[in-house]
Amino acid sequence: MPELPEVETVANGVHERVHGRRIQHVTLGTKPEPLKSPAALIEETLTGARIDRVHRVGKTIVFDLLQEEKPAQFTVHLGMTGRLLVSKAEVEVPPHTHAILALDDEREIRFVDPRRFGRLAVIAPETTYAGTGREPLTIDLEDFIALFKGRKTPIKAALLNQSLLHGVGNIYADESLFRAGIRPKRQAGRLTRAELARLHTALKDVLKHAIQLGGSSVSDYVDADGVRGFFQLEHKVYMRTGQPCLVCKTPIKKITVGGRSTHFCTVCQK
DNA sequence: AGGTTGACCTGGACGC
DNA sequence: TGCGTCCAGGTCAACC
Repeated sequence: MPELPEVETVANGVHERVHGRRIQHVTLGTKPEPLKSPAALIEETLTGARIDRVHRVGKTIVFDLLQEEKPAQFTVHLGMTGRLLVSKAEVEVPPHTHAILALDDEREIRFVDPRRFGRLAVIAPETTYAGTGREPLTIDLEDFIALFKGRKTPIKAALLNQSLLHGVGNIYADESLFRAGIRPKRQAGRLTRAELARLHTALKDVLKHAIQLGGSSVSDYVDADGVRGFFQLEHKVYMRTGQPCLVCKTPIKKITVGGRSTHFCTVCQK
Protein backbone atom coordinates (compact mmCIF):
# COMPACT_ATOMS: atom_id res chain seq x y z
CA MET A 1 0.00 0.00 0.00
CA PRO A 2 1.99 2.82 1.32
CA GLU A 3 4.90 4.86 0.14
CA LEU A 4 6.66 7.77 1.80
CA PRO A 5 3.73 10.25 1.85
CA GLU A 6 1.25 7.67 3.14
CA VAL A 7 3.67 6.39 5.79
CA GLU A 8 4.46 9.97 6.85
CA THR A 9 0.74 10.73 7.17
CA VAL A 10 0.15 7.63 9.28
CA ALA A 11 3.21 8.21 11.48
CA ASN A 12 2.30 11.85 12.14
CA GLY A 13 -1.31 10.94 12.86
CA VAL A 14 -0.33 8.20 15.30
CA HIS A 15 2.19 10.52 16.96
CA GLU A 16 -0.41 13.25 17.56
CA ARG A 17 -2.81 10.76 19.08
CA VAL A 18 -0.57 8.64 21.30
CA HIS A 19 2.71 10.35 22.20
CA GLY A 20 3.25 10.46 25.93
CA ARG A 21 0.99 7.45 26.55
CA ARG A 22 2.14 4.23 28.19
CA ILE A 23 1.64 0.80 26.62
CA GLN A 24 -0.04 -1.37 29.24
CA HIS A 25 -0.49 -4.61 27.39
CA VAL A 26 0.54 -6.21 24.09
CA THR A 27 -1.44 -8.83 22.17
CA LEU A 28 0.18 -10.46 19.14
CA GLY A 29 -1.62 -12.61 16.57
CA THR A 30 -0.81 -16.21 15.77
CA LYS A 31 0.44 -15.76 12.18
CA PRO A 32 4.24 -15.77 12.05
CA GLU A 33 4.81 -13.60 8.97
CA PRO A 34 4.29 -10.13 10.49
CA LEU A 35 6.83 -10.60 13.28
CA LYS A 36 10.42 -9.90 12.28
CA SER A 37 11.59 -10.03 15.90
CA PRO A 38 10.68 -12.81 18.35
CA ALA A 39 7.23 -12.33 19.90
CA ALA A 40 8.63 -12.49 23.42
CA LEU A 41 11.13 -9.71 22.67
CA ILE A 42 8.43 -7.48 21.19
CA GLU A 43 6.18 -8.03 24.22
CA GLU A 44 9.00 -7.41 26.66
CA THR A 45 10.17 -4.24 24.91
CA LEU A 46 6.72 -2.68 24.52
CA THR A 47 4.91 -3.63 27.72
CA GLY A 48 5.12 -0.75 30.19
CA ALA A 49 7.02 1.51 27.77
CA ARG A 50 6.16 5.16 27.28
CA ILE A 51 5.72 6.36 23.68
CA ASP A 52 8.03 9.34 23.28
CA ARG A 53 7.70 9.93 19.52
CA VAL A 54 6.31 8.26 16.40
CA HIS A 55 7.97 9.20 13.11
CA ARG A 56 8.88 7.96 9.65
CA VAL A 57 12.20 6.71 8.26
CA GLY A 58 11.88 5.64 4.61
CA LYS A 59 8.71 3.57 4.46
CA THR A 60 9.10 2.48 8.08
CA ILE A 61 7.16 3.86 11.07
CA VAL A 62 9.47 4.19 14.08
CA PHE A 63 8.25 4.29 17.69
CA ASP A 64 10.77 5.94 20.02
CA LEU A 65 10.08 4.40 23.42
CA LEU A 66 11.25 4.87 26.97
CA GLN A 67 11.36 1.53 28.77
CA GLU A 68 12.37 2.00 32.41
CA GLU A 69 14.18 5.26 31.49
CA LYS A 70 16.11 3.51 28.70
CA PRO A 71 15.48 4.37 25.03
CA ALA A 72 14.19 1.61 22.77
CA GLN A 73 12.74 1.50 19.26
CA PHE A 74 9.91 -0.47 17.73
CA THR A 75 9.31 -0.39 13.97
CA VAL A 76 6.27 -1.02 11.81
CA HIS A 77 6.46 -1.58 8.05
CA LEU A 78 3.03 -1.54 6.42
CA GLY A 79 3.94 -3.71 3.41
CA MET A 80 1.23 -3.42 0.76
CA THR A 81 -1.98 -3.51 2.80
CA GLY A 82 -0.95 -2.68 6.37
CA ARG A 83 -2.85 -0.17 8.51
CA LEU A 84 -2.02 1.32 11.89
CA LEU A 85 -5.20 2.45 13.60
CA VAL A 86 -5.80 4.19 16.92
CA SER A 87 -9.19 3.08 18.29
CA LYS A 88 -11.13 3.03 21.51
CA ALA A 89 -10.86 -0.43 23.05
CA GLU A 90 -14.63 -0.89 22.83
CA VAL A 91 -14.61 -0.61 19.01
CA GLU A 92 -14.79 -4.01 17.30
CA VAL A 93 -11.39 -5.39 16.26
CA PRO A 94 -11.20 -5.70 12.44
CA PRO A 95 -10.26 -8.95 10.68
CA HIS A 96 -6.53 -9.50 10.02
CA THR A 97 -5.45 -7.64 13.16
CA HIS A 98 -2.00 -8.99 14.04
CA ALA A 99 -1.03 -6.78 16.95
CA ILE A 100 -2.85 -4.71 19.58
CA LEU A 101 -1.02 -2.28 21.85
CA ALA A 102 -3.38 -1.39 24.70
CA LEU A 103 -2.69 2.13 26.05
CA ASP A 104 -3.27 3.58 29.51
CA ASP A 105 -6.32 5.58 28.39
CA GLU A 106 -8.77 2.96 27.09
CA ARG A 107 -7.44 3.24 23.54
CA GLU A 108 -5.50 0.76 21.42
CA ILE A 109 -3.01 0.94 18.57
CA ARG A 110 -3.96 -1.83 16.14
CA PHE A 111 -1.87 -3.25 13.31
CA VAL A 112 -4.14 -4.65 10.60
CA ASP A 113 -2.76 -6.28 7.45
CA PRO A 114 -4.71 -8.72 5.22
CA ARG A 115 -1.79 -9.74 2.97
CA ARG A 116 0.71 -9.98 5.81
CA PHE A 117 3.54 -8.32 3.88
CA GLY A 118 3.98 -5.86 6.73
CA ARG A 119 6.61 -6.37 9.46
CA LEU A 120 6.97 -5.54 13.15
CA ALA A 121 10.41 -5.41 14.72
CA VAL A 122 12.38 -4.29 17.75
CA ILE A 123 15.64 -2.46 17.09
CA ALA A 124 18.72 -3.73 18.93
CA PRO A 125 19.50 -1.82 22.15
CA GLU A 126 21.94 1.10 21.90
CA THR A 127 21.27 1.44 18.17
CA THR A 128 19.07 3.86 16.24
CA TYR A 129 17.12 2.80 13.17
CA ALA A 130 18.65 4.66 10.22
CA GLY A 131 16.74 3.12 7.33
CA THR A 132 18.16 1.40 4.27
CA GLY A 133 19.16 4.34 2.07
CA ARG A 134 19.00 8.12 1.72
CA GLU A 135 15.95 10.28 2.45
CA PRO A 136 14.48 11.63 -0.79
CA LEU A 137 13.16 14.79 0.90
CA THR A 138 16.52 15.90 2.25
CA ILE A 139 19.20 14.54 -0.09
CA ASP A 140 21.06 17.30 -1.94
CA LEU A 141 21.59 17.36 -5.70
CA GLU A 142 25.22 16.22 -5.76
CA ASP A 143 24.51 13.18 -3.57
CA PHE A 144 21.41 12.42 -5.62
CA ILE A 145 23.42 12.41 -8.86
CA ALA A 146 26.12 10.23 -7.29
CA LEU A 147 23.55 7.55 -6.37
CA PHE A 148 22.92 6.67 -10.01
CA LYS A 149 26.47 6.93 -11.35
CA GLY A 150 27.46 3.89 -13.42
CA ARG A 151 24.16 2.08 -12.85
CA LYS A 152 22.93 0.06 -15.79
CA THR A 153 19.49 -0.62 -14.34
CA PRO A 154 16.48 1.41 -15.60
CA ILE A 155 15.96 4.67 -13.68
CA LYS A 156 12.53 3.43 -12.58
CA ALA A 157 14.10 0.34 -10.96
CA ALA A 158 16.81 2.51 -9.36
CA LEU A 159 14.16 4.80 -7.82
CA LEU A 160 12.50 1.74 -6.30
CA ASN A 161 15.78 0.42 -4.87
CA GLN A 162 15.45 1.13 -1.15
CA SER A 163 19.18 0.82 -0.54
CA LEU A 164 19.71 3.93 -2.72
CA LEU A 165 16.72 6.14 -1.81
CA HIS A 166 14.24 4.85 0.73
CA GLY A 167 10.57 5.75 0.66
CA VAL A 168 9.91 5.92 -3.09
CA GLY A 169 7.46 3.30 -4.39
CA ASN A 170 5.61 2.57 -7.59
CA ILE A 171 3.25 5.55 -7.62
CA TYR A 172 5.79 8.27 -6.89
CA ALA A 173 8.46 6.72 -9.13
CA ASP A 174 6.07 6.95 -12.10
CA GLU A 175 4.75 10.37 -11.12
CA SER A 176 8.20 11.92 -10.60
CA LEU A 177 9.53 10.52 -13.89
CA PHE A 178 6.55 12.01 -15.74
CA ARG A 179 7.07 15.39 -14.11
CA ALA A 180 10.78 15.26 -14.98
CA GLY A 181 10.06 14.19 -18.59
CA ILE A 182 12.18 11.03 -18.36
CA ARG A 183 11.30 7.58 -19.77
CA PRO A 184 11.22 4.90 -17.05
CA LYS A 185 13.46 2.48 -18.99
CA ARG A 186 16.35 4.93 -19.47
CA GLN A 187 19.58 3.57 -17.96
CA ALA A 188 20.09 5.37 -14.65
CA GLY A 189 23.82 5.91 -15.25
CA ARG A 190 23.25 7.48 -18.66
CA LEU A 191 20.95 10.28 -17.56
CA THR A 192 22.43 13.76 -17.98
CA ARG A 193 23.11 16.10 -15.09
CA ALA A 194 20.24 18.28 -16.23
CA GLU A 195 17.85 15.33 -16.32
CA LEU A 196 18.86 14.19 -12.85
CA ALA A 197 18.46 17.74 -11.58
CA ARG A 198 14.91 17.79 -12.95
CA LEU A 199 14.20 14.42 -11.36
CA HIS A 200 15.64 15.54 -8.02
CA THR A 201 13.28 18.54 -8.01
CA ALA A 202 10.27 16.62 -9.36
CA LEU A 203 10.60 13.84 -6.80
CA LYS A 204 10.75 16.25 -3.84
CA ASP A 205 7.87 18.32 -5.18
CA VAL A 206 5.60 15.35 -5.80
CA LEU A 207 6.33 13.80 -2.39
CA LYS A 208 5.75 17.09 -0.55
CA HIS A 209 2.53 17.77 -2.45
CA ALA A 210 1.29 14.25 -1.67
CA ILE A 211 2.09 14.68 2.04
CA GLN A 212 0.02 17.91 2.05
CA LEU A 213 -2.94 15.96 0.64
CA GLY A 214 -2.62 13.07 3.11
CA GLY A 215 -1.17 10.61 0.58
CA SER A 216 -2.80 8.57 -2.19
CA SER A 217 -5.72 6.24 -1.49
CA VAL A 218 -5.73 3.80 -4.40
CA SER A 219 -7.86 1.14 -2.79
CA ASP A 220 -7.69 0.65 0.95
CA TYR A 221 -5.14 3.09 2.32
CA VAL A 222 -6.34 5.11 5.32
CA ASP A 223 -4.60 7.18 7.99
CA ALA A 224 -4.63 6.57 11.74
CA ASP A 225 -8.27 7.72 11.95
CA GLY A 226 -9.35 5.61 8.98
CA VAL A 227 -9.47 8.66 6.68
CA ARG A 228 -8.47 8.40 3.01
CA GLY A 229 -5.89 10.65 1.31
CA PHE A 230 -6.51 12.77 -1.78
CA PHE A 231 -3.33 12.69 -3.85
CA GLN A 232 -4.79 10.01 -6.15
CA LEU A 233 -6.75 12.88 -7.71
CA GLU A 234 -3.41 14.42 -8.72
CA HIS A 235 -1.96 11.35 -10.42
CA LYS A 236 -0.90 12.22 -13.95
CA VAL A 237 0.18 8.75 -15.14
CA TYR A 238 -0.17 6.14 -12.39
CA MET A 239 -3.18 3.88 -13.15
CA ARG A 240 -4.22 6.12 -16.08
CA THR A 241 -3.43 3.56 -18.81
CA GLY A 242 -5.13 4.52 -22.11
CA GLN A 243 -6.38 7.84 -20.77
CA PRO A 244 -5.14 11.04 -22.45
CA CYS A 245 -1.95 12.63 -21.15
CA LEU A 246 -2.96 15.74 -19.24
CA VAL A 247 -0.31 17.73 -21.15
CA CYS A 248 -0.39 16.41 -24.75
CA LYS A 249 -3.49 14.14 -24.94
CA THR A 250 -1.47 11.08 -26.05
CA PRO A 251 -2.86 7.89 -24.38
CA ILE A 252 -0.81 6.89 -21.34
CA LYS A 253 1.12 3.66 -21.93
CA LYS A 254 1.61 0.82 -19.46
CA ILE A 255 4.70 -1.41 -19.54
CA THR A 256 6.61 -3.57 -17.05
CA VAL A 257 9.93 -2.33 -15.64
CA GLY A 258 11.79 -4.20 -12.93
CA GLY A 259 8.77 -6.47 -12.54
CA ARG A 260 6.46 -3.56 -11.68
CA SER A 261 3.69 -1.99 -13.74
CA THR A 262 4.91 1.32 -15.09
CA HIS A 263 2.88 4.16 -16.59
CA PHE A 264 4.25 6.94 -18.80
CA CYS A 265 3.63 9.30 -21.72
CA THR A 266 5.50 8.34 -24.90
CA VAL A 267 5.56 11.97 -26.05
CA CYS A 268 6.26 13.95 -22.88
CA GLN A 269 8.91 11.55 -21.53
CA LYS A 270 12.16 11.15 -23.50
C1' DA B 1 28.61 -6.92 -6.81
C1' DG B 2 24.89 -5.38 -9.55
C1' DG B 3 20.82 -6.78 -11.89
C1' DT B 4 16.64 -9.59 -12.63
C1' DT B 5 12.92 -12.70 -11.48
C1' DG B 6 9.69 -15.13 -8.79
C1' DA B 7 7.72 -16.07 -4.25
C1' DC B 8 5.32 -14.48 -0.43
C1' DC B 9 -0.34 -13.39 0.85
C1' DT B 10 -5.42 -11.93 0.52
C1' DG B 11 -9.14 -9.80 -1.73
C1' DG B 12 -11.36 -7.19 -5.31
C1' DA B 13 -12.44 -6.68 -10.25
C1' DC B 14 -13.47 -8.79 -14.31
C1' DG B 15 -14.76 -12.39 -17.85
C1' DC B 16 -17.26 -16.41 -18.98
C1' DT C 1 -24.46 -17.10 -8.72
C1' DG C 2 -20.07 -18.95 -9.16
C1' DC C 3 -15.69 -20.04 -10.54
C1' DG C 4 -11.20 -18.94 -12.63
C1' DT C 5 -7.75 -15.50 -13.73
C1' DC C 6 -5.31 -11.41 -13.07
C1' DC C 7 -3.72 -7.65 -10.50
C1' DA C 8 -2.39 -4.65 -6.41
C1' DG C 9 1.00 0.93 -2.88
C1' DG C 10 6.61 -3.99 -1.08
C1' DT C 11 10.36 -6.68 0.05
C1' DC C 12 13.59 -10.71 -0.25
C1' DA C 13 15.94 -14.77 -1.49
C1' DA C 14 17.83 -17.00 -5.22
C1' DC C 15 19.57 -16.90 -9.41
C1' DC C 16 22.77 -14.96 -13.48
